[in-house]
Amino acid sequence: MNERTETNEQRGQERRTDRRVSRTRRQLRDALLALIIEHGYDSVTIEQITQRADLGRTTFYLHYRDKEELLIESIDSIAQELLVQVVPLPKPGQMGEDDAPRDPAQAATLLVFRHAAQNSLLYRVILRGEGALKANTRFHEIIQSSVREYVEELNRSAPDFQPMVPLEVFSSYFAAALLGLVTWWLERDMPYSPEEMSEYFRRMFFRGARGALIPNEVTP
Amino acid sequence: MNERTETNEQRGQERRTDRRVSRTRRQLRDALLALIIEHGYDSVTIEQITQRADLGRTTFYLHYRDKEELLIESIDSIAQELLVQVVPLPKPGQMGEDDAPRDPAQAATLLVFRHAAQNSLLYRVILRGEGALKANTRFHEIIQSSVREYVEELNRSAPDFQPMVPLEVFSSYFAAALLGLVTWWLERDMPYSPEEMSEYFRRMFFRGARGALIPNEVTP
DNA sequence: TATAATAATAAACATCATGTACAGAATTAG
DNA sequence: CTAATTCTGTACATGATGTTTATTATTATA
Repeated sequence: MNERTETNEQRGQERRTDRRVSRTRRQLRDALLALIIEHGYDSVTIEQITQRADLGRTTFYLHYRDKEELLIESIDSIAQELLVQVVPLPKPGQMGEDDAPRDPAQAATLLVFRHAAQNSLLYRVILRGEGALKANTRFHEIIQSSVREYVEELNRSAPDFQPMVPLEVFSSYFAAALLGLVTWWLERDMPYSPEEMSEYFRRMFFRGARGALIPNEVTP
Repeated sequence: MNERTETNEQRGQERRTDRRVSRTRRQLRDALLALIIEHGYDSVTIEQITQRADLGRTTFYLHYRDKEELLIESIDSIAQELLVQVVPLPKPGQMGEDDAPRDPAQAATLLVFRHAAQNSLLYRVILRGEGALKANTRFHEIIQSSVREYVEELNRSAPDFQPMVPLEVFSSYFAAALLGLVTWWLERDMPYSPEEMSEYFRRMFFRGARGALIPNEVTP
């Protein structure tokens, strides 16, 4: 039959081969992120974006329906940047049994704090700024699903073990706690190093409030 | 110059005695909250607000500079409603030593889940919706400062005790974890009761990840 | 209750960002 | 090379914002 539908039928996917398109979209993303840092998300106007990107205003609407659609794509590009660092981490090991610093979960939180520090200006505006809706949700989802996979991996190695908290609740709690702590930390101009923050997080999350507040608890 | 558009609130101290003023402001608040539930925050227009409140559009600007100023006041009125329930709770007792269900901290989180359930429609839109910026920040502040006072009270009864995590970090962590869990819970249409959620939160927060996932941990 | 002060109102107005339409210029892919 | 596409500028309609002004309505209080 038609084995040569390649040229026209795959346009939906291959449309972005056109250099102009990918270049334009990248310019728009960069312009938006830069403007968000400078003026915050809400006050940024489409004209400013296209002006910064050195493009005509009409061109914007050839690619995105509105400012928010561009924001989502931009956030995803940042989140993806973080995710590719986290994913290659080693598999579970044995979380819960011990909280050794080599725990991959611990390493992952450190990566999060570091990535936030590297992009602190953007993170700040994005996490508590006007675009917070999309950014928080997106990051939350990413972190949550990572934790979910992580714990499910744990479950496979101990099949008949029954968590005392629903997995969804657990992973959502983790994501919210971590993201919230990152946000607070950035707003205070990062008063501690990523390593310290990661360590504090470990104490609170893995050992709980008792472990975090009381120094001399008897470790079982 | 334009720092204070001088709405007529900062003049005398008791200038709000005029019935017309308090009535108008209350009408505007109610209208906004209702419209937020119906259409979300962003799309609500000043004209809709005043129309719903049965007021002239110009009247709005006699009281608030813009939609956001009204939003903040409205959120505060909700947060205040929650706070007055939390404050009269008994003093510390001994948190950390035991996690008995009568712990006032535990009781407070239960109140939060209950209040969220009672105002679930509003909470949903406000916490993850477009107005999330202000709402989250405000609630976060309130919860955080409550925890802070609580722990400082603890400190007074054991003066030479040195927490292993800075108090600010600890209280911020608590606020973020609780708020995040509430948000997740509302978005999922409250799949568990407030009592269950409060209990899950207790396990994760007080006992930590090990206590939350592993059932048979040896309790010291 | 009378009256001065204050608040609410409608109408008109200027401003600004948005989103769309269109026709021509520029660039790209094949 | 050339046909397809992408980009561009201009123009226009729309809708919300925030202000101004003159007038009416309500309130506090003496």
